[in-house]
Amino acid sequence: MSVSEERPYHHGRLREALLEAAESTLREHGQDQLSLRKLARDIGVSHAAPGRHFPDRQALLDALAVAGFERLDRELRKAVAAAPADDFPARLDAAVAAYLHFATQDAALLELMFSGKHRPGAEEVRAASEAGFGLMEGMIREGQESGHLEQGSSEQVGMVLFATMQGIATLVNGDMIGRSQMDALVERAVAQFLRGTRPA
Amino acid sequence: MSVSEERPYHHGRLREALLEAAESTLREHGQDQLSLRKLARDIGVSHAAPGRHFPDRQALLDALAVAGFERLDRELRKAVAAAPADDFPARLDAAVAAYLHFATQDAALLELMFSGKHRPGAEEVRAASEAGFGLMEGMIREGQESGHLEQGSSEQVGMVLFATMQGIATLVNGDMIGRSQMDALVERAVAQFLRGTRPA
DNA sequence: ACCTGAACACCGTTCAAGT
DNA sequence: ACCTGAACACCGTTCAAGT
Repeated sequence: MSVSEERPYHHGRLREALLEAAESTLREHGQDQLSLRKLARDIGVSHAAPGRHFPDRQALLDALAVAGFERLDRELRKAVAAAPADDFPARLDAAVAAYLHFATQDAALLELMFSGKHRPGAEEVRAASEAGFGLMEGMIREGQESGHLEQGSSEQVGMVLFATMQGIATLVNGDMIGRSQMDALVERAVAQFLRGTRPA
Repeated sequence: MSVSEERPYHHGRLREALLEAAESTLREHGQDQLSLRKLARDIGVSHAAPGRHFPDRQALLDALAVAGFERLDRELRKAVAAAPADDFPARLDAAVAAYLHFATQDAALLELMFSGKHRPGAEEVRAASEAGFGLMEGMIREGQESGHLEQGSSEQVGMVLFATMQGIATLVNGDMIGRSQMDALVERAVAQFLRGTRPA
């Protein structure tokens, strides 16, 4: 799948190329090091070319955040689907492990997704985030029906669970706890949500 | 306390002035809008003057993070000290409320404190953060002794509690939940930590 | 429809020189 | 000891003009 001999005037898939390059720059060097001019240079277009596809730098960052939420959603669904359908604790563990894997794999992306400093009309980002919350809420309802979780608003319980995992990821990403401590915290936190199905 | 007529060659307290100006710029306009050159302009020194006090931009951001941890520590201690000494749930509520007040008051500062993208030798930031964790752990031990909290590693329980609050703050700062929802989540989360002392 | 090249108004950082 | 002014190598963004 090699590119044509002399790069043509039109790139053809510049938008996708920008997103791919930006994603790996973000992961490897962080948001501060991500420059539209450098991306353009690496891809081989003029520095003004990105402007055709993203009105400004934040628009590209927003697009990365949206892509992040979509990938997170895919990974969560995949993990839960792979767990036994009749073992709620195992399903919860799978979801939690998948979330923490995602969240601690790419600290800069996680920050982009949740920091909330998006473009004024960033309804797309908010919308993309809701898919994941929906999945979480569905799982909570499942656990409530099987008697593994306390009753009450499944949305609230899901949010508290999510917040706990997000907070643990923040501690890891901020180098305040190590990965081994993370596992212990996650286990303790999940046990707190499950009622009487495990030793404290 | 007016400044002398014609600004003198030496500012006198430039380091402090930079930190003060940076703190309010951060709060009002965010990290991206914080520029050393603009701070220097506002204060009335040359654009190279900040370099004397902070080797680079990140050094100033690190100093802001350290100041943030110190203020957080003060506010937590003050809130806990004001709560009745013999009412653990009330003391826990006070600490939690104080933390969330701090964390949702200045989203940009919170991100600076916990994002962990500090200068390579940023031992100062890590050290400053430990004071708050120490206070949290002490409170947990208190609650375990009075029978309000589950037994086990007080450090771990404290970390999980802290992570939960941090996560809720992230949801608020990222505009994913509103302030009224926040209160409900906090109440539910705290109730989960307290054993049998409140209705679920 | 998509991209270029020049231009504008910014940055952070360095360093000789000034007080 | 502390600050200035010029210089360097970058940015993001805009816009006429090119293909």
